Amino acid sequence: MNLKTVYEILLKNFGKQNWWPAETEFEVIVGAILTQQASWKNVEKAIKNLKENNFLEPQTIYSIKISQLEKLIKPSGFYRIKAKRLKNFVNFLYKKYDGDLNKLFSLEKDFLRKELLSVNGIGKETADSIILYAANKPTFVVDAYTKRIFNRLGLIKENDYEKIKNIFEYSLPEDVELYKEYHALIVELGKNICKLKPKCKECCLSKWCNYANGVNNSDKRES
DNA sequence: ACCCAGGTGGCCC
DNA sequence: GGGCCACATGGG
Repeated sequence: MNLKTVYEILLKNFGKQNWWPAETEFEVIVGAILTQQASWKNVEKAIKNLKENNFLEPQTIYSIKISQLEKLIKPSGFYRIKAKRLKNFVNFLYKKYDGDLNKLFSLEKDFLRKELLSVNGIGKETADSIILYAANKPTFVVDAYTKRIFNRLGLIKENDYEKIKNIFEYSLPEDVELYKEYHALIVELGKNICKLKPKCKECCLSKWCNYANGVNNSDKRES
């Protein structure tokens, strides 16, 4: 059992996810910030508010009053700090890259990551999500699900973000589409199959472990 | 009335 | 380096 095998099992059972659900690169970035510790359903409402008012571009977020931005993104939760974070990003984009995402994304991957991490409100997962899903460069996104699921599967013992990211990148071919799909599948597993609450440890996880080991994969009739 | 969600930064030691 | 805390809405 290795990380590539787990990917194939997930893909077979959940199907292709085709992430990130967004129409533009900038929408990916906004979504990545808004989804911090929030359910995607709530983020969708916030994005819809921005879209309906034609605020879903760097220029308009740059110009909008913070109080109005807060109002529009309210459903996503932590709306005051997230409004600041969106502002922080576009301020950074205008100050250093003429407000041009193409200029930012033309940076070499590691330097791009460093630049994104310098923005207050963009941490490792958000930065990697932007690099992978908006800039289309191969970087593996690690989230809370990744840590919990793969620790419990016994496939990793680390808890440090960078270490886990390195394990995935080392174990898999460097492939943007693979990285995109794998992270999406992990989230799908985390959201819909195993709630991963402590009391859920037995039922959900042992079931999936068996599943992952091929012990019991005859009960899927889909696809 | 709890618990949680596709995290992050600030502060403390 | 790690442990704790605030940040806030909507759904189960």
